[in-house]
Amino acid sequence: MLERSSKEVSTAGGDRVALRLDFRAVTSRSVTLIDVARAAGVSKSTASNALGGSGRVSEATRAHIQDVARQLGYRPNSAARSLRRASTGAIGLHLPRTATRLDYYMNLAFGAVERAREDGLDLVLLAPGSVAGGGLAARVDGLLVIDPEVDDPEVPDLLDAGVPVVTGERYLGGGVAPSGAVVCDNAASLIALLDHLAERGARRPALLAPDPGSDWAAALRAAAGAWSRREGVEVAVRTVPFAATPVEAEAATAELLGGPVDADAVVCAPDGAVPGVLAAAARAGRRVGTDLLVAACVDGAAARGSGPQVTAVDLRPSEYGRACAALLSDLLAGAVEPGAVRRHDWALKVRASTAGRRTA
Amino acid sequence: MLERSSKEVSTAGGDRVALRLDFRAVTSRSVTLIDVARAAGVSKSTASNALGGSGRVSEATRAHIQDVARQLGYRPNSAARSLRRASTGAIGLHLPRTATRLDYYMNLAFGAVERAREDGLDLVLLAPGSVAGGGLAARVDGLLVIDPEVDDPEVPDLLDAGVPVVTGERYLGGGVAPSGAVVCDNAASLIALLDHLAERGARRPALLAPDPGSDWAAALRAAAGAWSRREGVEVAVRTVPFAATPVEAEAATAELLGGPVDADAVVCAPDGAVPGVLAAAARAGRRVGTDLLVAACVDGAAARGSGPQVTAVDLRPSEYGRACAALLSDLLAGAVEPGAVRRHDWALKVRASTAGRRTA
DNA sequence: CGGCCGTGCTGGATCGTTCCAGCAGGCGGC
DNA sequence: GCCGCCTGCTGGAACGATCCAGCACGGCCG
Repeated sequence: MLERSSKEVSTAGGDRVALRLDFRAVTSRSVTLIDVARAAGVSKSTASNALGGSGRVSEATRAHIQDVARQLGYRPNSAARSLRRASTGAIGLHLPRTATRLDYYMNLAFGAVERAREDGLDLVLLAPGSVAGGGLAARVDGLLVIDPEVDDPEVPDLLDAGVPVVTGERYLGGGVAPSGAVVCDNAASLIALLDHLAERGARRPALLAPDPGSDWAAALRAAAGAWSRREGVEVAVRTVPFAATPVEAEAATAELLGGPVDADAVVCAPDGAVPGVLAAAARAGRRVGTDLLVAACVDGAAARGSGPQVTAVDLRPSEYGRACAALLSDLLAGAVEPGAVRRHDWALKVRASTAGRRTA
Repeated sequence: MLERSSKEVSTAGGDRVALRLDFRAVTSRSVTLIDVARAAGVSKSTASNALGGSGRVSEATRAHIQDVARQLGYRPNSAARSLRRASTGAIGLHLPRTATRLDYYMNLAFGAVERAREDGLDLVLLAPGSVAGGGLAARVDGLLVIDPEVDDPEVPDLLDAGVPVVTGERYLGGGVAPSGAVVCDNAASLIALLDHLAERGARRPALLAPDPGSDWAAALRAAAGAWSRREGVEVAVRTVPFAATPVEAEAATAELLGGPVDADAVVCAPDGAVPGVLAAAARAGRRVGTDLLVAACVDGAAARGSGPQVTAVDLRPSEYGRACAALLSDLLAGAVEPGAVRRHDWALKVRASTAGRRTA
C-alpha cells in the first residue's frame, strides 16, 4: 500500500517534491543532492554549494535550498563524499590490549567520540589484529593511539599506516614518529601525590608501578627516583602488571607491609588494583587512612567506590579523550603543524584514604 | 629524489608496472583497481572479478591477478565500494548513556568489535546526540543498541533509522520493532542467585534494582516477585539508579539492615555499586559472607576486585557483544529472517561473599 | 562605448568500484 | 552444418558527491 506523504514542500517545485517523496516510500531510496536540486529548481552544483557552504550562492537561494533539503530529509551520502574528497570522515581509536577492562579507557573513548562528532568525524573502534587484517589505512583519515606500549606489536604498524596519528602519552618505541601527542605531566602528579603523603605523615612511602614499557609508567618510576633524591627518603618500588588485578596488587602490597620495607603509605599506579591494596591492609591489620595511607595514580570507579574512598590523581579521561580527538582533528584540517604536542592537566582528588593521623 | 622501485612484476605488462610504481612514489597516489588491471594485462572488470571472487574468471588468470595485486600493494577503496554497493561496511554501537563507565560495557564493546571485524565490518561508537545530529543512517549498515532504556530519547530514532537494528536485551518501549535481539534469561539467573542464597542460609533476602525501564531490571523485579511467591519468602526490593554509585547503594543498603526488613542477604543488581553494599555492611558491623550474604546480578571489576570477592552472575559481556554483532552480521547477509531472537547464556560465579555460616 | 571584473549559477568531468549487457570462440546435439 | 549454450573476458554505465571551467549579466571605469 502506497501512502501519500502528508508533508509537501511549499515552493515552486512543490508537486514534484511530493512525487519524489512518494517515490521514496515505494523504493526506499534515499534523497540525493540531485533530488534536492530538482525540488529547489537549481542545478546540483548550486545545491552542493548552498549546503556545503562553499562557492558563490546568493543568500536567498542558499536559504531556500537548505529549507528544501530539510523538508526532504536530505542527508549527504558519506561514501560519495569520501570518494570525491579522498577522505573517509572517520578516525580510528586504538586502546592498550591489556587494559580494555578499565573504566578509565571507557571514559576516554567517549570523550574522544564526542569531540570527533563535533567535527563531523566518526570514531571507529580498532579491534586487536585489525592492522594485520589490512584495509585499515583506507578506512580512516587518522588514528588515535592511546597509551602506546612498547611491546604492543600493532603500534608500529599503526604509526606507519600512512595517516596522521595522535598518541595519548608518548610512544617509547622507535620507528615513524606520530604526527602529534597529548601528554600528561605524570612526573609532576606523582610528586604532588608523594608530597601530599609526606605532609599527611608518611615516612616510608612505596609505589606499585608497571614496568617502564609505557611513557606513563616510565615517568612514574623516574619521578619516584627524583623525589627520593630530593627528599632523602627512599621510595620502595614494586612492579605490577600494566592492568594489575586486585589479587596481584594484594600480593605485592603484603610484601611491602612489615618486613624490611614496612611501608606506611602505598601508591598504587593502576586504579583497578586498588581494592587489592586495601585487602592487604585489612589482612595486615592496618587501618587505611591512619595506619596506612593509600593512593592511586589514576582515578576511577575502583578508587571512588572502595571503602574508604581512595585519594587519586584524576587524569580526567573524558577530557583527555576530547583533547586527543581535537588535536587529530586540527592536524587533519591542517590547522596545526605535524609534531605538535599538547599538555593535559590532572587534578589531585584527596579522599579518606590519606586522611592521616589527627595528631600528625 | 625519485627512486626506481626495485620490485617489478614479471608479466607482459611489467615495464608499465614499474612506471606506475614510480608514479606512485612521486604523487603518493594509491594503487587502484585499474592499476592492477593494467599491470596484469586484463580489463578492470576481470580484475574486479578475480579479486572479488565473483563472476567467471579462469583459475590461472585469477591467480595471476591476485599475485599482481599483492605485489603492487593494492587495497580496495572502501568509499568507492560503499558507494557502488550502497553499503558502508560499518555498524554502529549505542550504549546506555548513564552506564558508559561500567567495564561491563567496555568488554561487551570489544567483543562486538572483534566479531564485526571477522566479517569485515568496522564498528563505530555512537556518541550521545549523534542521532539528532543527523548523518547517522547514511554511515552505517546496521545498529547495535545495547540495554535500550525506555527513557533514552535516542533509542526510538535509532530503531527508526532505516537500517537493521539488533538490541541487547529487549526494548520495552513502543515504535518500530528491532530486526533482532540477543537476550539473557535474567529471571532465571536471579532465581538461581536467590536459590543459592537460600541454600547458604539466607532467610530474608533483599534486592537493589533499577526501576523497570529496561528489560533487564523489569525481569529482575518480576523474578523476585515470582520467587517470593514460590518460596513464601518476601524479597524486599529497593530502587537504585541503573548505574548506581557505591554511595547510593550504601544508603539503600543501610536502610535494609536492621529496621523492619533486617535483611540477611543483599543482591545488588548493578555491579558498580557493590562496594557501597560492602561499606554499609561494615558500618553496620556485619561480616560479609557469614552475617550478611552479598551478591550482584552483573559480574565485573567491582565484584571481582572487592574484599571479600562478591558472588555474581557472569553475563560474559565479551561473548554477549560477539553474539550481538554476529546476529547483526547474519541479518545484513540475509542469512537469518528479521525478528530473530537469540539467547545468551550466563553463569553463576560463587565467591566468598556468599560462603554462608559454616554451621548452616 | 568597449573592455573588464565580479556575482550567481550551470554542466560536465571525476573519484574507484561493481554490475550488466554483450561478444568471441569452442563444442556438443540434432 | 547450423543453432544454441557455456566459458572467459570486455567496455561502459552507474553510484552521489565535489570541483572546475565557463557563461550570462550587470555595473563600473576609462
